[in-house]
Amino acid sequence: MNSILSKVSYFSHLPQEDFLAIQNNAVKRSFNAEQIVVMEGDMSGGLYVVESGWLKVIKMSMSGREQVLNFLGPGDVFNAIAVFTVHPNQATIIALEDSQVWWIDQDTILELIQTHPALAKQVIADLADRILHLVSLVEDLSLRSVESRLARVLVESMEESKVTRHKWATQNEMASRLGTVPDVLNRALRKFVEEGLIELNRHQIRILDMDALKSKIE
Amino acid sequence: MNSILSKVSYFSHLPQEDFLAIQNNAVKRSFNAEQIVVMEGDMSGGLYVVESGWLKVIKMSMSGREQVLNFLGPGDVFNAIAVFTVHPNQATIIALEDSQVWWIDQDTILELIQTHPALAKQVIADLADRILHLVSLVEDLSLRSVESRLARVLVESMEESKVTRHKWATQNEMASRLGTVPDVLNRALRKFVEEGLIELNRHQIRILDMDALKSKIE
DNA sequence: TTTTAAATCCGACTTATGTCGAAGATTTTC
DNA sequence: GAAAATCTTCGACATAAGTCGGATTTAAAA
Repeated sequence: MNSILSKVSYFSHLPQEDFLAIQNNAVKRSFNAEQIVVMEGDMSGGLYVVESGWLKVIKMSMSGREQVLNFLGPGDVFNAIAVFTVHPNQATIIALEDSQVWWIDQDTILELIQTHPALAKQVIADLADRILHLVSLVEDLSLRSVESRLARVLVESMEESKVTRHKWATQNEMASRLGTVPDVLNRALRKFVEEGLIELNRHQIRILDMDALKSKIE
Repeated sequence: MNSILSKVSYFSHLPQEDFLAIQNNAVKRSFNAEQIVVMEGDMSGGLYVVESGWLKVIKMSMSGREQVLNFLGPGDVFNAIAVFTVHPNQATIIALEDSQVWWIDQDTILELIQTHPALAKQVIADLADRILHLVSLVEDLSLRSVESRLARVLVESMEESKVTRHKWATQNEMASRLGTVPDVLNRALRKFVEEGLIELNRHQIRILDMDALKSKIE
């Protein structure tokens, strides 16, 4: 079996036999685009690892508006909260495109953690990273304007002076990652285009003036 | 030595000798009100435990506005991020009143984690709780109005139909916990008073109509 | 107590963000 | 390739939130 499991940092430090124990307990599940993988409020345990595809972790308001907490791609681990706390799931996870994930039994994980400090350390590192990400999300939402948030995300997700857009990366999805609404995001994008900072199409956003863009981050 | 250290969940599952190792390595430090304990950006390691007093964890914007991420009181642990990741501190921690904290050497902690799964489990549980807290903060900031956030905080921190205010709990501090500005918070408080939902003074907020208050949470 | 400082409150004004209806544009489906 | 669906864009408008100057009240210091 030549899956992504062996490459995930969570398991990369385990002795061969323990890794096999996980691999044997891991079940592959498939989800179609739009399908709900985990529902806020339910107690479904077990750890998930993304094999292929993309998913989003979201919070939904009464009025139907949503806030993306995270996007999950190949190799990413999720549902750790439900595994390591007694609380029910705090967020909903939805497939953005057809995706395959590994599901690993809760007891298997908890047992291995007891016996493998290296695994525990990985879990700790993963949770710490997640905290870092959430802190900067809070910072964005509370202390920065939409324009500033957009500039920051563009700068941070840029590679070779462009941001590649997945087919699911519509302005709708981008807006709910930034904590705003499509119309407002569009205005900000359009403004950057007019100012000559970026070039925009359905497949990518090309950064034309990096310095000016950085200066938009408050 | 009869400190709060022994009561902290982090250490409550350690064998006597290991707890003593921690206690011997722990250094007590005192801070005056307003003093900076940890500065965003620096790499100071080591784990802290609050012995007495209160502190706040904050993010600060360029324009000087601040967002409280958390308040820390006796028994609370902080600086875990700096200990368990390679990243510099992501937030600033300031004493709200004269406070005493224990400081435990980074190496001591990391060593014990390797050898004591119970401690690792506590750390994981603690980080998970912090994630939960941050997620609900994001939810608040992104999806709820100031009025709704205020209602939620009042309902959640209420005991025996009242919220007790520490001497440092000014409307200024409350505002930056809610991610707004004193004037706006004051308007919301005043509105609740007028509507007969609460009674407000410097030392406490008394809840007069719990149901109506809950219905303000969007 | 008197004095000073801090916290709270108030009304008027500005602005960023959100809302709505609808027209184009692009992509997907048949 | 035509039709349908989705995504993007636009202008006009509504509103929650932020800003500002200053008046009161309350707490702290002298």
